Amino acid sequence: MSRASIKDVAKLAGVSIATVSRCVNEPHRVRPGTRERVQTAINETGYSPNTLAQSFRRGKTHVIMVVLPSVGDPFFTAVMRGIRDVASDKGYSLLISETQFNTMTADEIGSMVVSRQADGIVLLASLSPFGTRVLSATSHRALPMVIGCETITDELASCPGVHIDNFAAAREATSYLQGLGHERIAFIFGEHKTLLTRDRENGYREAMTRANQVIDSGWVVEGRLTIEGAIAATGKLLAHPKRPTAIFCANDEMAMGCLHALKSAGLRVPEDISVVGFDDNRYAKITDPPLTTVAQPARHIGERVMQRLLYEIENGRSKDAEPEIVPHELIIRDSAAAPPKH
Amino acid sequence: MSRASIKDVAKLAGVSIATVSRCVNEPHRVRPGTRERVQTAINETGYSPNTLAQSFRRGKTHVIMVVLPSVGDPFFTAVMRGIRDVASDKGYSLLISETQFNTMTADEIGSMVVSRQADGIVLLASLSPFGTRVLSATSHRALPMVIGCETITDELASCPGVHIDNFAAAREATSYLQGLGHERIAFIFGEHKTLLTRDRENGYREAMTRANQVIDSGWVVEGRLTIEGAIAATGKLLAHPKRPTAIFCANDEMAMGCLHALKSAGLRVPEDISVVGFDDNRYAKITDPPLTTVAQPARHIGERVMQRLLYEIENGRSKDAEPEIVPHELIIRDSAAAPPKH
DNA sequence: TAACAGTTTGTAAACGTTTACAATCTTACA
DNA sequence: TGTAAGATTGTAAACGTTTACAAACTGTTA
Repeated sequence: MSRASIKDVAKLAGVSIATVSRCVNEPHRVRPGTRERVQTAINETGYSPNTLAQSFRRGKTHVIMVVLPSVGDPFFTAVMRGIRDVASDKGYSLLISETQFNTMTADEIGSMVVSRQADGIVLLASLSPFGTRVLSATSHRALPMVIGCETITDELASCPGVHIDNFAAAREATSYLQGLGHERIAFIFGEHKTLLTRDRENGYREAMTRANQVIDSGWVVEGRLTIEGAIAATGKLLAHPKRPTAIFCANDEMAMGCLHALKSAGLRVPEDISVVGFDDNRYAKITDPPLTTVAQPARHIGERVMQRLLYEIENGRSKDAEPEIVPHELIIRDSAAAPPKH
Repeated sequence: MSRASIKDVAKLAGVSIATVSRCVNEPHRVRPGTRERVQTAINETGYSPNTLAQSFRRGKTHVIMVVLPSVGDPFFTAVMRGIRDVASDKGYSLLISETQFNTMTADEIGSMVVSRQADGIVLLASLSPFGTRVLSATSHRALPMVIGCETITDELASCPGVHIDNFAAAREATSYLQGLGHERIAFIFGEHKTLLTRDRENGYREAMTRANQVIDSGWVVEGRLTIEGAIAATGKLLAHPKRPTAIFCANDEMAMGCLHALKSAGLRVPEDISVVGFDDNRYAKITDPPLTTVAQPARHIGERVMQRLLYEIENGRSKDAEPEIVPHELIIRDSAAAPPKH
């Protein structure tokens, strides 16, 4: 026996399907008497509207697609919490899709967007891998899209975004290490293709040149944003002839790997070597030692991104897409101290 | 200008819409000549089928709903990777929904299921909070559902599942500690309402009684599966007059909090006190000291769960729903050792 | 060439809603 | 009581597909 449809309710209540529809969607437009009759019919049949039919008819799915590098990264899950909170508050569900390690290709993402699986898309990843294609495929439809955490590539000048000032934040973190007395500061970056990583690296470089420090090319290594990548990177750093006295990691996940590699090598943090992370994810306060790191308001970013997306969805694409810069903060814990005097 | 529909293609190619539909869905049933003509029309118009209309017509969304306690837990994200891999391989997307901390209530989940937002549901959470309602609302439709990690409540006897033998695993971990010489072993559990937690607790209790150890009631405390919960729980344990010499945590997330609390209290692990976790999440090998823990094949569980769900979706609900037990393994690292001799 | 089988195509209904428009019913007021 | 205005309801079309069925072809065989 199949589900009750609007017809069944209409028949049972002795009204037309239009009236049933109105009872559900705009009850004030139907007389209290009939409204009651319909309501009992609804209860009796156990009717609930077929969402598929509704989506189809209204051309709206109430689904938001979230594209992010990795669901595993605690920072991104925090952002997602923010997104989810405002989304589910407004009746939207989240369709998530990982770019990294993902079998889903650019084409698939693009086609999903084009074929209207979702009402909008929030990008927490850099666009480079598939930006152009999606855009070209969908540009004439102007699907609502907002970018979070990452900065905007030029192809996409009109896409609103919300993120911290990665450049300034990285510069400050580096300056902090310099203030502690460090001169040999290394930087473990994520992946060069993302702008975010480049902004942070540029902030680091800026601080170094401002302090008249020359950066040994062996001090800047790739950590692929993963624990394993960071462990390997730290290995390289320790093997370097001019071994750095401090390591600045482009995210906390890598800082955790770095910490581990350092201790495995028999070094004490921060007595022998200092480490600074980025994100202030929820493990940062319980690493050993607790991690000095740049805090991003992850949840807040998620909320704002989603709010802006909903605004776009409801009011059409905004032309004035100035990014929203949210504040960051250097959280000083115990993983960075003055360099050892030799 | 709106998207091209099947009609536009048909007109351009000079065929009926039925032929276009066939070209897309079963090309072998249309003559090569016309097939070509239609194809060029498709290319020219940039046509791609409207997924909403398809879903509506076919009564199938190609969306799977995943219900889990917390997207933030690395163990669950690993399971989700497995789920995602086979899902996206078969053309399914994932709609995720967190139970814990979630604004989405049982009713909402139930109605979402009932209203056919998804073709099936994979449960990684215990059912108790909302099981009955969903079931009563949807039982007559028998929506495909598979449960992972958790065990099955009796209301749901026919729901297939895949999980490890939590009872045996917890018993073994406890025995391992006993073998090391521990007698005062504490247990930090998650939440009593989940069966999973109770299975693990029962395994622990079984091992203790087998070894003729009596469990002090103050040794079994709740950690809510979170870092903070575990820190608080560890505090209680340390304040206990008969302080335990080993702590067995029901998941690694809590073990990490426990480790932190122990070190904050000035204790050395494992010299002063031993810790054993559960899950072998990706941080377990880089905690300090690396965590001895029970490994679950997270990704594999995810894959199997999804495969079984797809089977149910395609072939209808199976009556013989015997759960699939996957192997666990005690991973011995450095967080547990012999108790200190006093 | 006629008849037949098989292949290819078209016609039209159906899926469950929403909604413009028309029709009917109320109510208030002259 | 009659009429107009407003409130309430019904009718029917539309959304973009898929698909059962019928119609029109094609080629083969007698």
